Amino acid sequence: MTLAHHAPALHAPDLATALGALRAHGLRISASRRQVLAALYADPRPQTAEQLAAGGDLASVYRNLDVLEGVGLIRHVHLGHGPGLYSLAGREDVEFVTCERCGAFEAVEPHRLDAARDLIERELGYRPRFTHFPIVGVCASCKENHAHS
Amino acid sequence: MTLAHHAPALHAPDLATALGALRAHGLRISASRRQVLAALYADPRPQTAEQLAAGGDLASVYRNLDVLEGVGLIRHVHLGHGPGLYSLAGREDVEFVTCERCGAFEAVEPHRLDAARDLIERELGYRPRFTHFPIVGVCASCKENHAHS
DNA sequence: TTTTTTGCAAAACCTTTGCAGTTGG
DNA sequence: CCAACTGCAAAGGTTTTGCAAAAAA
Repeated sequence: MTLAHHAPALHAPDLATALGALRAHGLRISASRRQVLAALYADPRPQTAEQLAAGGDLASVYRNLDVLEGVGLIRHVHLGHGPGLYSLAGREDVEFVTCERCGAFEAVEPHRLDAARDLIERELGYRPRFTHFPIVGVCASCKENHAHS
Repeated sequence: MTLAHHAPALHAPDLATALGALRAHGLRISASRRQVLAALYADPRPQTAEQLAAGGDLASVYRNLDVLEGVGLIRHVHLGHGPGLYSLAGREDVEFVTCERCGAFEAVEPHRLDAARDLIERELGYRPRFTHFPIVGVCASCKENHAHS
């Protein structure tokens, strides 16, 4: 059981380009696909399948999220025990950090983690990407709000 | 929705000590609890609730995993899309790294990540622990076996 | 027209909950 | 004895699948 289908990211700057990419892959442009992509372009925050469905059929949405992820246009992250969250693939894939106390999360530009990435790769032999599972830690405000547990 | 109940780890070196800790917390020692703890002491690898149930009732096992985690005797990690994996709480909680290509995973002694932890804390303000979600990356053998995706 | 995609319904999978009965202390 | 715990059965939340009908190209 590996983690991601791991298609290389395919960054499309706008909806029209994304739809073009779909066609280029021999895929069709259905209402459900257009809706999901439109919702993703309309709001950059990671969204659940249910949010992206916007009332439409969830099964189709899950199938399409799978297709879009296979093409590389989108990806998903698990920030906690809830449903997965989907977002557009960027030119460079954004990474995530979340607080184990309060649940807050932030997107992080990859370059900010490059030094840590190198350190970890040297120590463990694994080159890490915090795109599918976030870095989990204690945020600054939770650290001060109560010093322990 | 936060991540862990986050009881401080309560390291018990052997089964008898763990059972004593339960009693000390006013909790009873039932067959299900004894079975779960025995299985955890018998095999250090993170195990699913189903494995720990060993044919017994799963609902009781999940309830007991919750209790044991609340006391701090055990904890769980999510290595991928499958069920959570439970293991004994160590004196220092082991962290995890997993390969996004082949699914392999390894336990990592926390001190090996301290330098990276400090770097990340300085950069992001979050002090990370890779105990609940692993570090996800590409392992050495997958890196060489085929150079890209 | 033909192949892809959909919508619905149902199932699969992991986990939680309600409740009457059992049991540990 | 009696509160804590169990086993069963049922439900909850997320994701997947089967299939006949609809629609994209």
